[in-house]
Amino acid sequence: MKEVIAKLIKKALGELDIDAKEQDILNVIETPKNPDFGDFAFPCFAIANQAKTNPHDLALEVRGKIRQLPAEFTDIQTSGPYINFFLNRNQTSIELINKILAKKERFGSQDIGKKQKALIEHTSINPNASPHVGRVRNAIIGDSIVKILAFMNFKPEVHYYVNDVSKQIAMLVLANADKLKFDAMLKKYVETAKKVEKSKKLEQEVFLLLNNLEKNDKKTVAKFKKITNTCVKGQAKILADINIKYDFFDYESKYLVKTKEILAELQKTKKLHKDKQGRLYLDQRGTVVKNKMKSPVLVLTRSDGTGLYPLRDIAYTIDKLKKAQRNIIILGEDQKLYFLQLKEALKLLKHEAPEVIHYSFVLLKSKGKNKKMATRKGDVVLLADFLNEAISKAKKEIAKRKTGGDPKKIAVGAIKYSLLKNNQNKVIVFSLDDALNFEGDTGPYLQYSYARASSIIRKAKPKSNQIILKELHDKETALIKKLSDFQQIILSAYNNLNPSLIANYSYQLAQIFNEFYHECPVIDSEQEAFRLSLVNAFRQVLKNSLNLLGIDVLEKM
RNA sequence: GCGUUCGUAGCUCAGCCUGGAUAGAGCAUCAGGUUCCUAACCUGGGGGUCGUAGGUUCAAAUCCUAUCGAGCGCACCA
Repeated sequence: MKEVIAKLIKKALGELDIDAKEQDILNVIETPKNPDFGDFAFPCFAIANQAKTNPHDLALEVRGKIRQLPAEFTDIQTSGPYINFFLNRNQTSIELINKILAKKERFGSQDIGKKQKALIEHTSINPNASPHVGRVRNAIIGDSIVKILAFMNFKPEVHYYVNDVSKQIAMLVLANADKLKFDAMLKKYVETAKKVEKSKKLEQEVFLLLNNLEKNDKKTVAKFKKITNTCVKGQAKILADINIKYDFFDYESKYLVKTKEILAELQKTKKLHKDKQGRLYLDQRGTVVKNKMKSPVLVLTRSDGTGLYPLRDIAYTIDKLKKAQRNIIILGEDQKLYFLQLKEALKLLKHEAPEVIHYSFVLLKSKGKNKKMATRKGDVVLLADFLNEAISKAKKEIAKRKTGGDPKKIAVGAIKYSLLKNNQNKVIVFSLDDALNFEGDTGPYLQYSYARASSIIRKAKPKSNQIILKELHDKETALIKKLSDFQQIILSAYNNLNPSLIANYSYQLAQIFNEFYHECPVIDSEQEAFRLSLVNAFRQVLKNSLNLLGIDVLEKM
C-alpha cells in the first residue's frame, strides 16, 4: 500500500518539477498513532527542505496535484505539513477477519524454523530450595520463548540443567538433609549456610565432600543424589503447577568425567595455566572480557584439583551444541560477564556459544524500599505461596460473581503476566498486593476480555449469515487495525526473543475490545453477522497471543 | 575504579532499536455510568523540567557526548 502512495506522491512532485526518489518517499511514509490522521501519512519536511519551500505549502501543492482519488482510499487530506491517506477499509477488513478465522490457532505463524530442532535451556535453579518469584522469571520467560519458537515451526526441546555438583548441595549433605522432605529443605539450607560461613573447619568438610564426589565415592554420590532428586522433584512439581514442563533434566554430575578431556584440550591452546595456589585458570587477556574485569581469567579448578562450575559448563555446553541446530539459554543479568567468559572458552575450543537471553532481577517492594530477594535472608516471595494466594483470590472473585471458571487458570495467568509484561532488561519491582490485584493491566483482565467475548458468541442466535457492512464504527476500525498488527508483533517478538512485546500487545488488544464492547452492541444489531465474526476473530487472536505467553483462556470467569 | 543495564505522572510501566503532528497506559485519587451481549468493565477530571547539561537535526523522550543517581558484575559461588 505504501508503494501506491509513493508512486502517487512521486508523480505529483514531478508535476511540481521536484525530483524525488521513490525509495526516499517510501522510507518516510508512516502510520499515524492517532486515527484522525488517517492510515498512512507522508510528512513533507525532508522534500520541502530539498526544494527550499516550507513543508506546509508543499503539502497543499502536492495534494492539489492528486486529482483523482484512487480506489484504495476514501480520502486524502492535508494537515499542516502532513498529507494523510485514509484507507478504504471495508474490503480489507473482511479479508483479514476471514483469514484469522480460517487459519485459527496458526494465524500469525510463519515457517521460519522449517522444523529445525531448537534446544532451550531455562530455569536451572540450584536444587536446594523451593523457587521464589525472582527465579521463576527465568522459567516463565523461557517457557514463552519455547512457545514462540514452536509457533515459528521450530521443534523445541526443553532442558533443565541440574547443578547437583555444588557447595550448596554439599552443605545439605553435611547437614544430613538427605532424610528431609522438600518443604523442609529451604530452612535447613539457610541454617547450614550461616554455620559454614562462620567456620573454616566446616567449609573444609564441604570441600572434602565435593572431592569425594569427584572421586565417585559411592556413599557420597548416593547422598548427593538423594537430596538433588528430592529438590528437583519438588521444583518440577511446583513449576508443573503453572504449566511449565521440561523434556530433559541434565545432571551436572554426568559431565564430571568429561572435564579431564576438556582440560587436556585447553592445555593444547597454551592458554591454560596454574597459579601459585595450584588452581588451573584460563588466560583471557586477549579477549572481549579484558576490559570488563580486574583480572581477565577464568578459574577452572580449586587448588585441591576439584573442578569448578565453568569447567563442567564447558563440557555441558559442547554436548548441548551437538544436539540441535539452534541453542538458546536464559540467564540472569548476574551471569552476563560469566557468559562472555564461557563464550571465549568455547571459542578456544572452536565452538560457537548458544544464543543467550539475559533478564534483570526481581526486587521486592517493602516499605518504600526495593530489596533484592535473598533466599538466605528469607526476604522472598515463594512461587508456591504466591500461587496459593492468587488461587484463593480468584476463588473469592468467582464466588462473588457466580460465573464459574477455573481459579487456578486465573491465578497462573496473573502470575505469568506480572512477570512477562516488563521488558527483560528492566528490573521488576514486585509487590504481592499489586500482583494480586486483578484489575487493569493484568492477566485476569485479558482472560476476562476473552470470557466476555465468548459469552456473546454463546448467547447469539444469528438470524442470518449475511454480512452487512455499513460504515465501520470507530471502535470497530480500531479493533480491526489492532488485529492486523498481530503478525508483525509476533515476528518482532520472535526476532528479539522478547515475550514482553506480546504481553503489551495483548493488553492493548483487550483494551480496544472492551471499548468496542461498550459502544457496539453485537446481538440483534443490524451488523450482527459481521460483528460476530469480528468478535470471533478477536477471540482467536487474543487466544493465540496468550498461548504464546503460556496463559490459558477461559470461556467463563 | 572499570564494565554493563536502567532513570518517563505520587507508585508501577509502555514508547527509544528504525527521530516527526497535543508524551501513552495501569494503580492510587476525584466525578460519572449496570431495567441492555459478564462492572475482573467503560467514560471524564486532576497529576509530566521524559535524571541533568551540552551537541547533531527543519524536528530529540528517541541519536551522540559528558555528568549525576540506582541495580548487576569484576579469581577457588553457580
